[in-house]
Amino acid sequence: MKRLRLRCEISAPEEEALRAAVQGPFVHAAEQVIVRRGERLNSSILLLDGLLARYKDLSNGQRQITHLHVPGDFADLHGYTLGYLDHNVITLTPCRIARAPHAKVTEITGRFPNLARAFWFSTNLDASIHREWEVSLGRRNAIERAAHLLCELQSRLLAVGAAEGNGFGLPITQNQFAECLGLTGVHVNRVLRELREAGLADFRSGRVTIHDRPRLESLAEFDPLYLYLDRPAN
Amino acid sequence: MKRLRLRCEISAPEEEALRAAVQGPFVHAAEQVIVRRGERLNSSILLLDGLLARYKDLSNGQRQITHLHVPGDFADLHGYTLGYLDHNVITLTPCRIARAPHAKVTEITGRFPNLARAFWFSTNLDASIHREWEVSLGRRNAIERAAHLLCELQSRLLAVGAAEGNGFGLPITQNQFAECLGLTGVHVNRVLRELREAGLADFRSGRVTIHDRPRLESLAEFDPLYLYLDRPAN
DNA sequence: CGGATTATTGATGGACATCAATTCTAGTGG
DNA sequence: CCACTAGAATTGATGTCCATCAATAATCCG
Repeated sequence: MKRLRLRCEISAPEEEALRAAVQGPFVHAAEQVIVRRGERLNSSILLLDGLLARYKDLSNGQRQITHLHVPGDFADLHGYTLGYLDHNVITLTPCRIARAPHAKVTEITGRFPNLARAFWFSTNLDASIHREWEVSLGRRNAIERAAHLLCELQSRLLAVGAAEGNGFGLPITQNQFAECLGLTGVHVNRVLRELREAGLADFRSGRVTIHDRPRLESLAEFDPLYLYLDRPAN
Repeated sequence: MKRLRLRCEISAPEEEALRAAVQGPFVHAAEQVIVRRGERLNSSILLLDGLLARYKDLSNGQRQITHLHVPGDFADLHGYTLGYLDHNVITLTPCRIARAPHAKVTEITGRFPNLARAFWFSTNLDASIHREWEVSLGRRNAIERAAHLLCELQSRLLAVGAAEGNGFGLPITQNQFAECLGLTGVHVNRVLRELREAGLADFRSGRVTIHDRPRLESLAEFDPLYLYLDRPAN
């Protein structure tokens, strides 16, 4: 909960209302589908700890992860207005979550318009990240995509206090990483080696170490504007 | 304005409030950047006629279009909570737009919570389309991407009454189409020829004709669920 | 009608996929 | 504590899809 506040300048009473509205925490093992495409939703998930992914499957067995969620994210708040999701949500690691029943969301956003704005902002931020991923998937080559995602994750994790020093935990497989990047695991492996050998970054056994952030950003053409870390209008 | 109502089940007084809130219409020529990345926003654009694109440029001159807007879309409503955009918005064709000052948005959403939900829904729908584009860009090959986008555009245009019969106007260049798909204009040209010769669809001189929608959908693995055309919870 | 943009087609090259081993690692049970 | 095993990572060889380069044809527009 602390993390949500950090991102969104919520007042004390607002935070209290939110805290009172959510249920949990609940824990889930890794690799559990916790929201299914098309299924009607009555509550939304606040990720407290761990990593979640939104993804879509194709008939040939390929998968595209469309978003990674870090602690503090409202993972499927968009389901509140959409009614159901167009994608699945899966735990990539063991996760601790809280649930906000939609009835409570209606209630507290009615009581605190500022909270409604913060929630809306949160879904708009997700969309902004989607757009940057579209740019990566459409126009960046493999090494640039990998570099860009590493930059993004470090920035987002630092913003919520879930990264320390020049590294962060990323306990996912290279295949899952590849599913974010629209690449194969094999090629991601080669590209990670390149990044390592160039002294830019090291992603190995569930942990990322950024050795040269400036050059990594430059390689990826990373510009954090799309993360709205300066706390926008509210 | 009629088109917004079609998508969102707004009541008569709500529609009236919205109509009273917006300024315009204004007209813009084609190829005009009408919202600039990073620039602080005081109003949001409702597209009445024409086509708008959200896009990002890369330093090597490449461009990725991240979203196409059709009439009835609120093109940069997300700027209301974000404060500024992470991308530019450009007119692809001559456009007629209305502008909703953010102060008015605040006012009418305060007065009509249902309208606030409808606005929030609208930005969440944009995000859903972003996700489907991520899937295309990450996992579909060139012909599938083209087929998918043609299916999407026909569905969206039909939904707002801007398509007739088995075709619709799409007065953009093959290069702009390619910028949506993460491809080059040259390759899009070849792929469009394939679609034409297979008797699936014809995109030629600013007009799309869908000859075999079922096979086009099947080729693209198009599933309209992500467009939320069934009018979701509100 | 002339100039520019757009579309079209061919030839070549490169980035990433695919296929296929092999090695490494972590978890399990004896 | 150590074989055993399954998944994950790594590396090599080959193939393919799309980019790039280049030229010509078509179309648009003042």
